Amino acid sequence: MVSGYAGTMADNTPYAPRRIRALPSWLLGRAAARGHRLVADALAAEGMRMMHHAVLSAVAELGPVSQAELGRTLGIDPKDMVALVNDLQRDGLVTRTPDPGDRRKNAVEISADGRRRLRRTQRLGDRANAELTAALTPAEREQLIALLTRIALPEE
Amino acid sequence: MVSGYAGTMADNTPYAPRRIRALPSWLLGRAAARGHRLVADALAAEGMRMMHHAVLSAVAELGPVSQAELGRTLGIDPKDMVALVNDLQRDGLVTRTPDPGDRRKNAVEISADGRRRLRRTQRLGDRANAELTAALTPAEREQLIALLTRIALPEE
DNA sequence: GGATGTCATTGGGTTCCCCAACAATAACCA
DNA sequence: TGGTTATTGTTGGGGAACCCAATGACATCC
Repeated sequence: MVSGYAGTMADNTPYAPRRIRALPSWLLGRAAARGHRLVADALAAEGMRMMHHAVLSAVAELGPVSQAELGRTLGIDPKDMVALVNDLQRDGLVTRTPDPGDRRKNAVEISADGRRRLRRTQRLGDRANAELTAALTPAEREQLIALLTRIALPEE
Repeated sequence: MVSGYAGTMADNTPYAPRRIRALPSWLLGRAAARGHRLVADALAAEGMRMMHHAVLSAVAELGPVSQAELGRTLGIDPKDMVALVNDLQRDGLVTRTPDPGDRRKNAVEISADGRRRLRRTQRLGDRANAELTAALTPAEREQLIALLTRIALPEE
């Protein structure tokens, strides 16, 4: 260890950029990245991505629903929604039929296979979230959820 | 409103996918996205992105530091770090000189212009974070920071 | 002094995000 | 009624953050 500057003393510096790490936006980004990694890795076992699972879950809850409505409730871009529903339809997890009442819309509905798949991906997602919040007590986890809910809404 | 399915009843449905929205990973993603949007929009006034500000702030705190060390403390990929330091150097905010003690390393150091820029971007970042957590009391904000800190760490 | 590791850099790749356009269709309203 | 306005699904282009692998120059370890 010849050089005199801090960069070579990685191991004993407590934790470097305090200013940045104290910002909620930074911490949120880091925590979200870890959560995404955990969930994505878990869902990869079923060949799905996080957004696939989110859409499938939303379709199950909303019943027959248009893609635009899905995009609105999940905050997904219409462009990406097309690809996601394409994937789910190709795998037989949802059906995409023309809405008889509004010929612009697709009525996206979950299939029997979709329900079976959803049960598994929900288990995987829940387990990943348990790991994500493993350092927290159940009460703290609820606290976190409550706080996040209040700052997550974009507007409205 | 002719169609009978839920997709056309966007306005009165309370809030759709409860199952998804209750997951910490989902809430974290949404909250992080909003935080990123707020900070990014604020920093755009100075022609900088969030990662530029993070690196600049870290360089200011760590003194002359190698890119690898910066990447480690901030969780930034070496590939992206090259581009970020390129940008900061091009704008005269940091200097990149060969480390005399270790010729593999670049000693990245903040410049006078960098310090001036950092003061402004810190103000902008703090203001964006205040807006992000505007719905929270100061105590709740501290609570959130504490909880996030405990789940944000990847491993180690 | 030879194996092993690190540093900066280049390259390739994915996911998610955002904006703009389009034709078809629906809703609005004068 | 008819003409404007809005919405829907789709295609297109592009950016930002992430991840993995490889390279040559250089340090470190044994």
